[in-house]
Amino acid sequence: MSKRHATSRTTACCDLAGILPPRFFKALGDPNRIALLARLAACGRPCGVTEMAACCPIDFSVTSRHLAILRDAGIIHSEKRGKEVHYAVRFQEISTALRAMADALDGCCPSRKTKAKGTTK
Amino acid sequence: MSKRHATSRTTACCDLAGILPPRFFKALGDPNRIALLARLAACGRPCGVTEMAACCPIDFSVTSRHLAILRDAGIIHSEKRGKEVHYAVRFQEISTALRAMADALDGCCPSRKTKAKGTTK
DNA sequence: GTTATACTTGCATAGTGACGCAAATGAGCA
DNA sequence: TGCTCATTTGCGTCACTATGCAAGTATAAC
Repeated sequence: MSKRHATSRTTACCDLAGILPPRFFKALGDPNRIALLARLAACGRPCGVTEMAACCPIDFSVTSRHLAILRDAGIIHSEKRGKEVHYAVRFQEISTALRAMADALDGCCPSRKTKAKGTTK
Repeated sequence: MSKRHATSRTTACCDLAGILPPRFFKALGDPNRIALLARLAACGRPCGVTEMAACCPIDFSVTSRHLAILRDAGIIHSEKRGKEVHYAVRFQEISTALRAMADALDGCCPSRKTKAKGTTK
């Protein structure tokens, strides 16, 4: 964050598309995946696919696929332990990403630009 | 901050599904919609559908539909002015929502729970 | 009233995603 | 080696979504 004048702020605004990755949002756009994520978060520890599948009314294989989609989107993280695969929520990464998006939007907001000079935080 | 002990924090975690609305994410899950949102944000002022459509390689009617989807998801806001419909980004609402999601996730994070007692904010 | 402009909606089509079942893969165990 | 458990992958089906075209609606100008 070195050069930060009017022009750079406009540029940052145009770059909004780069900060908002469709794949991330697409991964979170399914109710079952949100349910899985919530369950995984509530669990408080890495969980296997079998354990996760128990909470959803969908086929076991579908649960596995949903978890893979969430993993590919960088939302959860998988680790192989013996014959099990343990999934865990990437709390830090997601919240950082969400805050970065919020900051980017604040940086674009016309009223913010006029009122305050710097971005929030 | 009235009753906020271990149990309530666990409850907040289970409620994650309520804080992460699929429709919001679904709306942001399309590249063209992200492009439209970025364009609208870069514009810095309310824009009509015709003006927005110029930036996307899709049919005019599709642009209109995409904007409607973004509006129904609470991401943008529409206002009729004469025969034009002006769309504008709801900067404040989105960034607030994103930060709320980030906070909720932080509140669920096991390491945070152990280290710090209160939730962020 | 008629015409032009701005936008929305109906409809058909192609592409994508979610789903369940069954088979395949991989790791531990007898 | 053969067996079992945990998970992934292939495949067909159904549903939803994005898209373009054409028709419809609403508002302003003539």
